[in-house]
Amino acid sequence: MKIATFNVNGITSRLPRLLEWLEEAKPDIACLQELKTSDETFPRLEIEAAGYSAIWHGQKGFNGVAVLARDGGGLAERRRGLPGDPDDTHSRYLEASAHGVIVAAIYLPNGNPQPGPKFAYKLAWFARLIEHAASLVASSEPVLLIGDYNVVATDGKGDIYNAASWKKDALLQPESREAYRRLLAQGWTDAIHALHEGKPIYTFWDYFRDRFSRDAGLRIDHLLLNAPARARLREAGVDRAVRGREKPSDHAPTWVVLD
DNA sequence: ATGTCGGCAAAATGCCGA
Repeated sequence: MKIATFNVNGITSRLPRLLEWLEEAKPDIACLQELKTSDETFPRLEIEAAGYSAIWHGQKGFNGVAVLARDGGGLAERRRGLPGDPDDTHSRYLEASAHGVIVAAIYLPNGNPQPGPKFAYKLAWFARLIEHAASLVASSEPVLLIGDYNVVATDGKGDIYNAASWKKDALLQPESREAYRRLLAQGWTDAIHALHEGKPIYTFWDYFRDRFSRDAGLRIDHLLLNAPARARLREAGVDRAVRGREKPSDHAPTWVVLD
């Protein structure tokens, strides 16, 4: 069973790339981020025609997450939005069950510029995620928290091509990294890290300055697995070629294969 | 500071978010 996450950076303009990737990669479950479209304008018919059921939490102009399940898979929504702040209007969290597993599509706030209110929001949102994740990690069912975490875990080459040029970015700040470590410490496994530690496996390449052709990337899309999911983990990878196509997202699909 | 995108308000570009 293949489970993937893909920050599409606008599902409307990315629809050809998304449908093409679904057709060739055939993930059983795909979590999408940055839909950048309202609930009413989500391309439901096109997704269904590709063989997927979907639930989505849209927002006009930015954010937005979705869970897609191939051939239905008994897709059922469990939660939209994180608990802990009724005033939070951002569409960044969608939790569902399908194909016998629980998945959450996560779009963690970017947090730039830092310091500032956007960085404070990032850390507050992260704290709410950690609080909620504590209730999921001990599940006897496989659980996967997957998406764009907007965190580069370390300065190592496995995580970023050149940390120095991103030193002041919100993605590399000690507070962002500490929150990510606290989440992992609950008992989650970072799948790419577990199977490919130290290797430069990036998931995002900025549109600026020809970063993809230089492989000047960052690993910020993460798949976190609880123990029952970890026990079934066989492969993990990134569909890099998708980033090199016409009118691509700045992220590539990132995935795991479970038994 | 800069570079490039997607999407918005609004009708061409300028702004925001990334």
